[in-house]
Amino acid sequence: MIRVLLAEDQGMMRGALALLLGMEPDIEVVAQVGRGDEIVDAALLARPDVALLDIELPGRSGLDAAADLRTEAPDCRVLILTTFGRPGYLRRAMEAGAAGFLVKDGPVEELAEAVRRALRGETVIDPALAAAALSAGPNPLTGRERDALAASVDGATIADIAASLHLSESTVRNYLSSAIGKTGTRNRMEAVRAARRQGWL
Amino acid sequence: MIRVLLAEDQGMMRGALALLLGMEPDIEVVAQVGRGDEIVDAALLARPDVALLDIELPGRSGLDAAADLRTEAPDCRVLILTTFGRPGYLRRAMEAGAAGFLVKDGPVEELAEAVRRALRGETVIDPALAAAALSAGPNPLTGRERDALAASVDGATIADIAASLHLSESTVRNYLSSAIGKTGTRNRMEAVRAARRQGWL
DNA sequence: ACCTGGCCGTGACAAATGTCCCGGGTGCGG
DNA sequence: CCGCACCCGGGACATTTGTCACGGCCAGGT
Repeated sequence: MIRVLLAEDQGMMRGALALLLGMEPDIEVVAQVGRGDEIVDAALLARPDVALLDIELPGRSGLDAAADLRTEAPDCRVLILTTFGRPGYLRRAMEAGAAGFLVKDGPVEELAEAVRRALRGETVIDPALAAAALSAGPNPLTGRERDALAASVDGATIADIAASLHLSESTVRNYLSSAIGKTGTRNRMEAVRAARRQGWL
Repeated sequence: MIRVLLAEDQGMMRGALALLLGMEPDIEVVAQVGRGDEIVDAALLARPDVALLDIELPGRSGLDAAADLRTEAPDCRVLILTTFGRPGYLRRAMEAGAAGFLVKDGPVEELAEAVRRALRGETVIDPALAAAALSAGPNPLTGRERDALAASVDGATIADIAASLHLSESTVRNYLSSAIGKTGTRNRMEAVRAARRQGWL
């Protein structure tokens, strides 16, 4: 029996996937969590063979948790399952040592098969997505540029961002201007969207 | 057998829900679509008893489709199934004649039971959500204010919005300023987020 | 030792944005 | 008929935002 941990925030999705995987004769869902900061604890307790992680979770990113599992539970293979096939997400997933990357589009049949292939040591990635990730190149934003962009979601003003990062307003403006230039956009909002689409957030 | 139509854009979610509902002895999924503009056609063809619709779909909103089903297929009960329990969504769903409103959190067990209750003529709504929708009051934005806000997502400039709405830049600024005032926010971005959270978009 | 690149800041400037006036037109209900 | 709300626009103004040029600090590699 393949022991699977499931991390997904939407209750209905989580329950549905658990039932689906449980119907497979060789698969057993041994843990379910709805928050990113519960993943490592649950994995240490349930000792799964495969961890199926969403990226955008409350509390902690699934990507961060994946990196931790690499050291805390080295014999657990990690599959990333996410809504958005963003190049930067795929790149970060691979760097975090994930064994595969699935998008929530695509048929359900993929899922159980991906779990089996991950356990066999194969790497499972959508080829088109891999090409996009490669052609997009790495994240050109520096750490602070990323911070400033991330802090500017949901309409924060320059003063807000400066306060939350403990920086001068001038500095924040410089970082944002630089980020706008690197993303080839015209203002903060476009830069945020562009960076998100690439998975650079 | 209860005949169900399923409209949901995420392939994995759609497939999982279809399999789940299909396992119920008294439920049969007779149609699945991934786009909003295919709902009415599919319903006329498959004659479902219950239509389970996501709101945010490519091509057409599930709420718009629900309103059409009211006249095109009057004996088909509509259940809205959505990620976000936004008060405005619930309000619009009720106005479109929906028989129920489910959020994708919450356990899977709710789902089949909601389908049965809808068919029995009951209205199925989360009480807490209903209270929030009532206390929030109706949408205070005028049509044009909504248009201007909606056109200002993803970082369009005033000039872009004016062009896309065939208006003067002054007019657009006035609408946006008014929308910012009504939402109690400080700028476009915050106004957009506030309006979205309320389901006013 | 030198150069590079990230980090942090300043000052000045143009452009975009938000606010507050004002005007006119329309349609709807009292 | 009148008031009212929505629609559309203009002008003036303060504020915010984005850009550019310039400094300094520090760590890294050559």
